[in-house]
Amino acid sequence: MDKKDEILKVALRLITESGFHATPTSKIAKEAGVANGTLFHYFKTKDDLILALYTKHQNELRLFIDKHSTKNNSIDSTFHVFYISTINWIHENQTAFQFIQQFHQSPFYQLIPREYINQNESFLIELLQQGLNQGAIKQLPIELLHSMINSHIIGTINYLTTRNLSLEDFHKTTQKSFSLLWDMIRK
Amino acid sequence: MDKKDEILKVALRLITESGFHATPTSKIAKEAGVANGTLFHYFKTKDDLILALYTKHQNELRLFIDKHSTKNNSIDSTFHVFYISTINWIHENQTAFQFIQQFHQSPFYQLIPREYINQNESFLIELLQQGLNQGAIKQLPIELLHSMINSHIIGTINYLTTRNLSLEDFHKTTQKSFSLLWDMIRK
DNA sequence: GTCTATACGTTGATAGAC
DNA sequence: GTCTATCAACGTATAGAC
Repeated sequence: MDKKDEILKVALRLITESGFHATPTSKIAKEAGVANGTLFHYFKTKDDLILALYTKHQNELRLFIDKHSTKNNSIDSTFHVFYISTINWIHENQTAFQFIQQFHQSPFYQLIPREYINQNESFLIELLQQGLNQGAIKQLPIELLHSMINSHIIGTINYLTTRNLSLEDFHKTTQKSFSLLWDMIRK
Repeated sequence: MDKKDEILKVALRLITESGFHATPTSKIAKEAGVANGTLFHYFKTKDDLILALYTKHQNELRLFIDKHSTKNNSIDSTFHVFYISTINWIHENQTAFQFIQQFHQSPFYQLIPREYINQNESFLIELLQQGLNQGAIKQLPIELLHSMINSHIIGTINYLTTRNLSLEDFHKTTQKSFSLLWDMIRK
């Protein structure tokens, strides 16, 4: 792995553990096995590093969802696949997801252009639009539904990650959780 | 208002805006209209200030819920009152709630004793236990239900606060959101 | 590209007068 | 209790050699 990736990898872990400002660049450089100056060769400022970290993992999540979700099936099946694959990615990338959440609650988030956010949300938004058109889900503002689904996923993840479930129980819980979601939004 | 409260009030605002570490004690003191040394007279360290801020508002929320929720009515009615009053408190105390969320995601949270957390969650946990006993809600692990309800509330708040709704629409949305929650957990 | 050395501002916290 | 003055430590970022 080259030095740039190593810096990003270490930064993700340390920042998620301690927060943006409590994580000095010196510590990141040290644990990544590079000199302090090297970090600033790859990232002009510390803020640049944080923004790069965000877009990197956000892109990975979006690509994963796009790759695993097809829109050819029925609405409820598409929803199901979307839900499961999102949970799976988050579970495999817990630190990255924690970082994304931290980032969303920080002032940095205001620096992200609206178009970029829209792009990341587009899959779910279009799916909801389709569901509304077909009368499969409750007639409510699409942003409300979107917000409820996002927080539902976060709640499920919070539950899953604070326990140490067997793989079987993990899948069972994920399925039950999806049922809850579907009971909530279906007409 | 005495100086201690003024410090807490300003700290809440500044820390919520910029985060724990990005908010210097000097700035808090300045905006609170006190000298730097005065802040450290009331709070031994900066961490002490942050912990005091957390327990203060967390206590206020708990007292508010205890005060407005009665357990004498039917389960669904008690749930409804709990939900509405929680949303109302959060809406009236958005900054405090944002701070609490920030705090929960920070390493500080590990410093909070488990008993204190249990105490704050006790109302909802007991309510869920009662609902399970009566067969009113789905037979699922109580922690899963608890987690789903918490995140549901956060999702609703996120939606409500990013829009500028009239008081009427605000209440309508809150009611609809509760219906969604109830559809999700009821048997 | 990578390193060492260092400049420079900022911050949390203390001491001591009033 | 409140203030002023001050310090030691730390953190970001740069300069320049290799």
